Amino acid sequence: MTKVERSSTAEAVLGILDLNGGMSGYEVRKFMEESTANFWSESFGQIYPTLKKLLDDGLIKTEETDGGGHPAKKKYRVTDAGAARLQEWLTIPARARVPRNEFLLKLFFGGLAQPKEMRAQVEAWKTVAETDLLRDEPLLKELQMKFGKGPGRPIDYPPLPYWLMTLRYGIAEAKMTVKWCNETLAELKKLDDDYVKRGV
Amino acid sequence: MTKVERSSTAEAVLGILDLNGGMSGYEVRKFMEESTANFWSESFGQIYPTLKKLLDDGLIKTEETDGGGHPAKKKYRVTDAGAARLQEWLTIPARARVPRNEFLLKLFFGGLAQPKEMRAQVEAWKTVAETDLLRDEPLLKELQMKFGKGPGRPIDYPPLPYWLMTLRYGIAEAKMTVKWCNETLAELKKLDDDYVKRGV
DNA sequence: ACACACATGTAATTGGTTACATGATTTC
DNA sequence: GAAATCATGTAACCAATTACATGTGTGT
Repeated sequence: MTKVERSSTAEAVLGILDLNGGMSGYEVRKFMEESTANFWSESFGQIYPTLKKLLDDGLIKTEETDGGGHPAKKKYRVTDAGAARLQEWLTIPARARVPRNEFLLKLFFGGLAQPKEMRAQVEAWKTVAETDLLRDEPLLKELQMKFGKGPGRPIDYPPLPYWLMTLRYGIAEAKMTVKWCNETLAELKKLDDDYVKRGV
Repeated sequence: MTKVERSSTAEAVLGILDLNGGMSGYEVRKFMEESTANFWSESFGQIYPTLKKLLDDGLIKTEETDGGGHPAKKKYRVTDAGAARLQEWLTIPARARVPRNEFLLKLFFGGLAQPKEMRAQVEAWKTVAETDLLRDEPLLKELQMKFGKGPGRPIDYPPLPYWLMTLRYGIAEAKMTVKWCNETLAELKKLDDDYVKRGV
């Protein structure tokens, strides 16, 4: 009867557009990959239809292209109605959906495989977290430098404090994951030893 | 051209059935809610069609119902082919998909709202993590007691070590979240003070 | 008598990725 | 002149939730 279960794709696009003034669909995606990749991403197959819908609903408007350049590059900007919609959405409590984690599912069934298989899975997972850290920790420092309260503070980008919060979340998560992986690998080693002992 | 992107619903059901012998669709779901709820869950709308497909593919077989009792209660058990399929799947490295986190998305756009709105969001998020801890920490202790190496070790449930690993992951994640929420709330408070000061 | 947990299944709808289709500009 | 990146869009397909439909057993 009632709709329920709406996704937040429209708001994600609207928000990026609001933060960064006039952007094309391509640029929205690129910005997401550089900033929200740890917790939100959209494919072009979602972005372009979403832009069309936002336009139809009057939440964004087109801007003139810069004439020369790439084919049919369209730029969008949020309208007052769009900004209002966004602000309203920000006050609604976020829904907590359990994300599916295929790695943890495999580990849960680990007793059905040989311990060394699971060690390989955990090692791979650890590598992913370490790679994230290698990208996010330098990024945090870079952004903090731009923002820094110190004397040479070059630019003032208001959304930055919030960007940093989400970035710190990603870093804390990755660190926690690496730590847990190490503990889990030690335990798997023990199980493996027991397994071999029993096997022989 | 190629299929790609398969989901792991079939393997999740197959794995639960393998761990716990004969189970009905309803029991599979119940077990998931008690054990994998932090990282995997399936709706009945997925489970029943999946069981049918696994049966068609010869990966599970039906067991006799216990006659009396509930209407048409069917029990399933994995076949040798099913166990082989599951073991093969366990050796394939888990795909790392970025889960969407609506809460972090809202926080990322926090500069577009009033600081106190975002504080409410973070408080709510913290409560979710605390609730998880309240459920998972006692569960961990309970399971460890059953498993315990000590003298009175009551039962030997082989998959338990792996269950504990995933449970410890959930606990570590929730603790990390609570800690991050506290730090973030402190920073939002500062931003809020600045906001009020500038506003007046 | 009513509610709640048990129990199975299908249909409608929504959400999302990947593949396809096309073409310009820049860089090596 | 080849490859990578920029750029927009549609179609096919897959995955998943929610709502619907139906009925039994148990506890209060």
